[in-house]
Amino acid sequence: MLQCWPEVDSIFHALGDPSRRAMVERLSRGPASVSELAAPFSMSLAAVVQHVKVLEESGVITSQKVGRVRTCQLAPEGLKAAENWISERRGLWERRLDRLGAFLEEGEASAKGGKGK
Amino acid sequence: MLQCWPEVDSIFHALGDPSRRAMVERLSRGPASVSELAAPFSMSLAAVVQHVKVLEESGVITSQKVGRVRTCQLAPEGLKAAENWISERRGLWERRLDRLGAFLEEGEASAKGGKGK
DNA sequence: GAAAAACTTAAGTAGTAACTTGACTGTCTG
DNA sequence: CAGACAGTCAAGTTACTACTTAAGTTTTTC
Repeated sequence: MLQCWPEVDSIFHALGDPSRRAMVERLSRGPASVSELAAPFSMSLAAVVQHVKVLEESGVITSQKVGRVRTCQLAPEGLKAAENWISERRGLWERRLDRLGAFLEEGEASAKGGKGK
Repeated sequence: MLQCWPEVDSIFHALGDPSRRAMVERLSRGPASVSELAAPFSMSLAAVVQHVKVLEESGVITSQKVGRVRTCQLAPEGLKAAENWISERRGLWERRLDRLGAFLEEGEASAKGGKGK
């Protein structure tokens, strides 16, 4: 269950850019057209389209075009994959810390018991 | 509780690089020196040091130097911040989807009741 | 105390990624 | 159907980032 998500690479790359994260933020409040996504930015529409493409290819969003407007929305599974990657690494490490803590307490206890040194 | 984590930017930037994510992966299994982190890579030690610096400045890892060796370890709070950012956006969007689903079902029910059109 | 280990720092290079401009394609509106 | 709208495509430019090499520093080992 750990291991092998080929997508994770592209997802983290996608989320690595502040503009794209701002777009994700916007989309978390509801679907939006490309122009709507572009509105808060001072960059060209073409640049936004490129960001949208990166987000879509990584699986963080989906989009469909009806008429002349392309509507984007968040793809929860994409975000979930990144979230899982993080939480698994963090989990491994925190469990390790817990075991270490337990071990130290045990050691302390037996040191007391043995009246150490 | 939403809003304002100035660090989130640098954390996602740090996690955006595959080499750095591999280092996080390694560190999730336990602390390691810079040389140990470098071992799996074909890049120079200096390059690894730079990655370590990025990870540390973003708050994803901490490190301390004793003697001539610097030991690195994961900083769970850093990872947690990124994890929270993702899960909050995802949460917002999924709750939205749920409400929409409920609304559609309601609509369907009343359509049945009203013998629609 | 000389040599090696484990970084550290600085400067430079190469490749990539973000952004721009300009021309173009569909689609809607009056 | 003329014009505006919403987006797309293709180059080209700029800016950034990862990486290198080379010359330190500090600690450890023999």
